[in-house]
Amino acid sequence: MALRFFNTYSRELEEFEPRDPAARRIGIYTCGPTVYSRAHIGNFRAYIFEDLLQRHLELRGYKVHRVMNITDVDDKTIRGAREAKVPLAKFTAQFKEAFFEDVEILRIKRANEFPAATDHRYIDRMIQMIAMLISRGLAYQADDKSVYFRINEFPNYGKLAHFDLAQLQSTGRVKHDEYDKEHIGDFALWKAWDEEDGDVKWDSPWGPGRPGWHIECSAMATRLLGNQIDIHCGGVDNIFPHHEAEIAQSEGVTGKKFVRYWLHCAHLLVDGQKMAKSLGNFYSVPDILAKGYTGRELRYALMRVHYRVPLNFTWEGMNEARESLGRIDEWLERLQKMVGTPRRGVRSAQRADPAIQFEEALDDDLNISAALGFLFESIRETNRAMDENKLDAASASAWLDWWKRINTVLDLETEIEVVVPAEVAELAEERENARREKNWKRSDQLRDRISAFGWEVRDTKDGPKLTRHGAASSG
RNA sequence: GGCGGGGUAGCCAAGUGGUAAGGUCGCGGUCUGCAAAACCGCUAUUCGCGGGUUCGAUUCCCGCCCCCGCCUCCA
Repeated sequence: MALRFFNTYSRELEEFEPRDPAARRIGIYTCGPTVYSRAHIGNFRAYIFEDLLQRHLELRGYKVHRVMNITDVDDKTIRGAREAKVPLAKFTAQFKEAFFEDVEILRIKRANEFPAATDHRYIDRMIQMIAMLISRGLAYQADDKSVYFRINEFPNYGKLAHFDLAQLQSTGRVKHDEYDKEHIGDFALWKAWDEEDGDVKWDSPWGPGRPGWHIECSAMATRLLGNQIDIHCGGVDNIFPHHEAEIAQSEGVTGKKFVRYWLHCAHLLVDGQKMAKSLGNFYSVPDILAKGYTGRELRYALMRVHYRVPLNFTWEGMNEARESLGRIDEWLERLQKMVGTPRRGVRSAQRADPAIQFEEALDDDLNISAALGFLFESIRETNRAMDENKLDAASASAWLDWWKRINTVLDLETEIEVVVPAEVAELAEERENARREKNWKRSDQLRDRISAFGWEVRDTKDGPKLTRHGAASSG
């Protein structure tokens, strides 16, 4: 099956054809965080979706160059810095750092570049683009000294969101105090400095000020990825006005179609509601870790639902994620053991037939739910074969190779070597002795003591096996 | 009001014009000293509601209801 994605622009599933099919190199631009506070798990749902996208494209042989911007200057960052009484750069640095910590915890592949809005290279580029837009009549400086994009001069404005410009005038939420603008929908390219901005300002042909939010992405995207990019992603809430504005600015400057495929991810809900601090359902990655869950468990929980479907985050869902991952872990361990110590008496070697359906499901607009369905079906089938002693080492090895391949996309394997504390190991040994003497009472007491250390002992054919209990498990 | 996304078992969630993947939870069984893990079985005559098309619709069409999002700087 050909690779296809749902393009927000056409609202249709489209076969993916990169700009340069021969080179198999593709450029992806993803809207990153605004570093005014710690990012929440809803933000990370989007980043995990983008991670899945990148990894699957790479599995399919594409060489992906991905850019994710960091917005480190806007109203909120300026306000935050002012309230904290620290320079803007210092204020945002802590959240940049936190962002990268969380990215690591969630095993999100780092973008090739993380341009920051305050980097002078991009400020220069933004100024250059704004000047060009003015010279083409697509932008103007208003009486308030700010520069605005003239949406009436860009006929395609509204095409991505499927908005009718006339409609914009009738919404109640538009601020009517912005009388300086020609059209209520005109958006700021350059915001003139005012007192509240303090020392946050850059010189420009239109006086001191700072860039508008939208122009930053156009500048970075076109500078780092060229005039046309293959895929541009973000959350659905970015469709309007942000991405609409990006199209207007970029195409207004380059005259070329800016983005071939627009992919947008649905929101994360918490307990069926939008995340909000006032509702007490607002979580960051450390909040989840504090509840005893691991990064990979959260990764799984955020990844397992198709990106265009709203995902409802619940603690029950986190437990499901943990159990499902445990199932994968057990399966892998069993296969590894089979490869390591081939048993005699294995009869007909069941031909390992690692399912291509997994990858084909992902080809279909990243249908991760279907892909995981195939994974778990495969797990049950191979487990059954192993139970019946019908899987040989070669087949087990083939399944492991398959896992290794799909895990380049999932990245869900436990990574931390489990180290059993000496005291737990001792107790386990004592318990084995008791069991050999058929002293079941003592054996069960020892199991309880082991349990008190947070470990669980299981008696297998190959002897006792120690695993960490639920929340405390590593990796 | 406009534009989107969604409504499938207790919960999460695929999917198809021909009679419902998978995960999780629960129950029963095999295995086990007992457990655990694994496996087997059971758990939606039914896919928000009402019409229509069809031999047949959860899937297509029409109408309606509910939830969520966007409508100027929230992923």
